[in-house]
Amino acid sequence: MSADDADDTGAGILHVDMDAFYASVEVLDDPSLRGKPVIVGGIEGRGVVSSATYEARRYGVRSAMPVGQAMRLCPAAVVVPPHFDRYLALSDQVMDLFHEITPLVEPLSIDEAFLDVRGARRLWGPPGQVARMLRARVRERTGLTCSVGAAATKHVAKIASTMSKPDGLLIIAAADTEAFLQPLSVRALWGVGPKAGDVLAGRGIRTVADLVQTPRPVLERVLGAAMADRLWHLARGRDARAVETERVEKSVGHEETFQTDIADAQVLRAELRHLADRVGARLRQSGWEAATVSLKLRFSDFTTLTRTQTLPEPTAVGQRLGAAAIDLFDQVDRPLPVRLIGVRAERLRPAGSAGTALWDDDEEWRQVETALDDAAARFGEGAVRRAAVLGPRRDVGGVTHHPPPRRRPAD
DNA sequence: TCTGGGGTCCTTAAACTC
DNA sequence: TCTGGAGTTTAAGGACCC
Repeated sequence: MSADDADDTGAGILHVDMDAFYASVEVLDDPSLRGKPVIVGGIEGRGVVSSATYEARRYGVRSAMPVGQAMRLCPAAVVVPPHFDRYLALSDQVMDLFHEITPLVEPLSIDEAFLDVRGARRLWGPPGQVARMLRARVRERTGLTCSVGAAATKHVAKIASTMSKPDGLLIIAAADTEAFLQPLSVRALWGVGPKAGDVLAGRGIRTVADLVQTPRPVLERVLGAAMADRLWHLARGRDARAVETERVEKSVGHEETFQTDIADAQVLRAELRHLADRVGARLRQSGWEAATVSLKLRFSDFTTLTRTQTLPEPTAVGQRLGAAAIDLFDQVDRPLPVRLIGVRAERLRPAGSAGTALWDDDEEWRQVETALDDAAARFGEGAVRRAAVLGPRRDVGGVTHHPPPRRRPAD
C-alpha cells in the first residue's frame, strides 16, 4: 500500500480491479459466508473455479482450476454457482462511479477498468488522491473492495494493481517506472503466459532486467516479431496506448461443454442449432451481421478443432448461422465423442451494410474503399471502423443506413 | 471429482489477385 | 501467353486474458 504522501508525479493512468469479484459479491449477498473459503464455479460435473475468496486461495485454490481439485485442496470450501446478472449489475454500478470521476474510462472486463485522470486534477486533485477517493467510494456504494494501480502507462498501472491486491493502492511515479519493472518476473508482463515464460526461461531470461539486456534480434527469433516488439517496449516502461473509451466487438459466440461426451450426430446438430440461435439473437440485439461462421469441436481427448465458413451473405439469422455450422460439422471427421461444441460469428458488420449491395456504382465503391484505406493508414483501422460504425444515419444508394445501438459494456 | 465460457491477437500456410 | 513475385484474403491453430 502506497503511503498517503507517496510521489504520484506523472502517474495519471489508474487501473482499478475488483478483488475476487464474483466471490466477493456472493459474500456480500450472503453474509453467513463472510470469513469462509468460498468458491464460485460450476457445481456439477465439469466445472472450474471462476473466483475464490482469499480464504480459499490460502489453500492453493486458483481460478480455472477444476472444482474437484479445489475441493481436495480445501474441503471446507463452500461452492456457489455463479450469478452473472448480479455481477453485471454491480459492475454497472462501479463503472458509473468511475464515470463520475472522468469520462476517460476503458472497461477491460466485467471487474476492471483503466481511467485516465490526468485531466481531472483541478476537479479531484492529483492521481493518488483520486485513487484514494475512488477506493472509498467503491467501498461505500457497493460494500466491495478494489485494488488500484496508478502509473504513467496502462501496462505499469495494471501490474501495480495486481501487486497491491487485495484492497490495496500502489502508485508508481513516472520516474520510478524502470526501477519498478526491473526486478519483476517476465511473467508479470502483459502477454507473457506459461509458454512464452518457458521459452524465455530456456534462454535464461527470467526477470524484466534480463529482458532489457537481451538483444532485439534474439527476442524476435524466439518470440516472433509482434511479441518481441511489444515486450521490448513494455520491459522499458514504454507503452503509448491511450485509454480507449470506445471498443467494437469482433466476434460473438457460444459454446458448451457436455456433462458427458456425446457421439450422436443428431444430438450434436440440435445443439448447434440452439447455440446458433443464441448467437443470432445477440447479433440482432446489438445490430450486427456476421460474414463468417466458425464451428468449434473439442473431443474426449481434449484435442480441439475449428472450421470456418464464409456465408453467401452476412446474416444475423440463427437458422442460417446454424445451417452453416451444421454444414461445417458434417464435413469433419469425428473419430471420438465430442466434449465441447461451439458456434462463433465473425467478421461482424452493421446490419444492412452488406458490402457492394449498397453501391451499384462500382466507381463510387472504389472511391469509398480508397478513402477508407487512406483513413486507415492515417488514423488506424480501429478508428475507421468506429467511424463507420458510429457514423450518422444516412441514405446510401437508396438504402437507409442505421447507426447500430451502442455497444454493450464488456462482459 | 481433470481441464468453463467469453473473448482478442498473432502466426502460418494456402489460395487468390494483380 | 506464360511466369514470377508481391500483396491480400481466408482458414486453422494456439497463446493469452479475465
